[in-house]
Amino acid sequence: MARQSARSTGGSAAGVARPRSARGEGEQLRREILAAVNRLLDHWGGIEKLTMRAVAREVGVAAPSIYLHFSDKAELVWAALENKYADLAARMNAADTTTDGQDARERLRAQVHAYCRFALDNPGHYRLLFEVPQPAVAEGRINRHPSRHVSASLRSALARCLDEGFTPSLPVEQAALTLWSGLHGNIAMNHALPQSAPMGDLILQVADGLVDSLVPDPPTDGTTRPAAAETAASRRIRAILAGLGDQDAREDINSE
Amino acid sequence: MARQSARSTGGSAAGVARPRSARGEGEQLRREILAAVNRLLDHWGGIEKLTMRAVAREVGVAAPSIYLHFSDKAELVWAALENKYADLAARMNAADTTTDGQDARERLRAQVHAYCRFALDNPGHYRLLFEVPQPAVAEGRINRHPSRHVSASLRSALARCLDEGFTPSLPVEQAALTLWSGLHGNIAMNHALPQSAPMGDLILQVADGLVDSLVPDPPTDGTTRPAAAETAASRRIRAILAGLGDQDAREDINSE
DNA sequence: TGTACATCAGTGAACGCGCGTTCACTGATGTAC
DNA sequence: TGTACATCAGTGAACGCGCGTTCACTGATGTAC
Repeated sequence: MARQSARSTGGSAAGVARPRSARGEGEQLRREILAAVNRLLDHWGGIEKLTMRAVAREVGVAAPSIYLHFSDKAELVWAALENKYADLAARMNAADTTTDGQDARERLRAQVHAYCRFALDNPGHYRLLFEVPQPAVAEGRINRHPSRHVSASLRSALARCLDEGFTPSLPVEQAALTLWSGLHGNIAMNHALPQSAPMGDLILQVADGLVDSLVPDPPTDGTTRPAAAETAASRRIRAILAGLGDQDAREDINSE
Repeated sequence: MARQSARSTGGSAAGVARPRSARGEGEQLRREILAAVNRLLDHWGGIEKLTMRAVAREVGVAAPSIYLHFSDKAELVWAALENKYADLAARMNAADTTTDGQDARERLRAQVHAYCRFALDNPGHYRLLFEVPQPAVAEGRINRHPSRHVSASLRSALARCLDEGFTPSLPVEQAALTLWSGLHGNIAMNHALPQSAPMGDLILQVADGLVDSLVPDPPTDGTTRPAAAETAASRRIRAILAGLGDQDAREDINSE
């Protein structure tokens, strides 16, 4: 008994056996691997279990097979996240288009809801995107991080409120950052704090309240409140928001 | 060459040698271990490096020596956090007492600043407290989690605003949760998002803006706005805030 | 005063585990002659 | 039509690492007789 080979790296040990793809169908495995990653991230605690071996097990394949399609773990995770990035951007965009013609604050609210729903629907991905420092993000892929979409989107929706006669209680950029981080905090706390009952759709109601605070009803007497004055803080925030995603973000902001 | 003993668990391998405590001074090591944990958590990324071996290295002692004073890792981490819990509560309490006699909104602001400063001063501890699920928290120590202090403190400061004629834009409980999660989101994003320049004290300014939005200036014409109406959401939030920390939290809330 | 013994504060080596990744391989399927 | 060969899709076993934790030990210091 020289060396025990108890647990093998091998394929269908705990998972279900998977038939080998036909010739020329090699890409099929790639899709299955990505699907497996998404499945593992469907639960909030999935991040801690997101290992190459677990992914392989979920697919029903040996761990080294993953390396036929992804050069390392970072590339795999990044590939899986990119789809979700697109999903988030698409949801916020759809919220904007389908509310065309409505009140600017309602349109802002629709974007906010889209953001929150995305977080609720994809807890694992959300955590990975916004709560765990991703090495891949630091390695020059910053300008594809979804944060730039979010900040640009909220910012322009708030600017529209200003255009339509609402008077946000803060300068637009500051309101955008405050709103975004408020949503994020709401979602993150719901994840992290010990509590018996999950908040569920209460998240949406809290988000609504935040929108109402940042974009209050106009006075009923027909007068208009002055717009919130620009401050040193709001200028710094504008720079930060523009800086998220470098030139890309700047373009996003300018093109809307 | 049967088995290489390259890296040992042993004491002063990479760290500085530490003289053995004198007889009867065994508790000295316990204090040094806790100090080492605090030192490791002084940096934001410290959580990932918080291992029993790293702590031992930091102290200058062999890893098994930790078990002379702590039964396992969870107990060690919990012991280190408890001091910080007390620190946070003390800071918020001090902010409240030293602003006695001031405007209710200023007193709220002081609490908010205390919270933010704590997070900025103790990034590793803050992350561990509020961003990483702690097994120890789940194991019946919930009622010592600092969240109950925070929610109770913000809630009563907001209630005082209402008493003094300010009209928060949301029901008090909802405003407290919105404020707290807003602060948390602000801090968490500052940690997680890729950005060249750290926000630093901008966090305090954003927090101020949030306070101003939730507790706006009274109308200048002397009239008073009606208080925000209670809603289903605010009732649910009150239940959640009271539930954080079980009976303890309820007492905290009642006693103020 | 000397010595056997108990206690204290710690250590070195190892256990078993899971991780990302590498490497030489296998066995089915197609293709060229 | 048969067969040597190339390609493809994947695998089993192992590497080296770091982790939390256990266990038998060591060596200095005090204490009882």
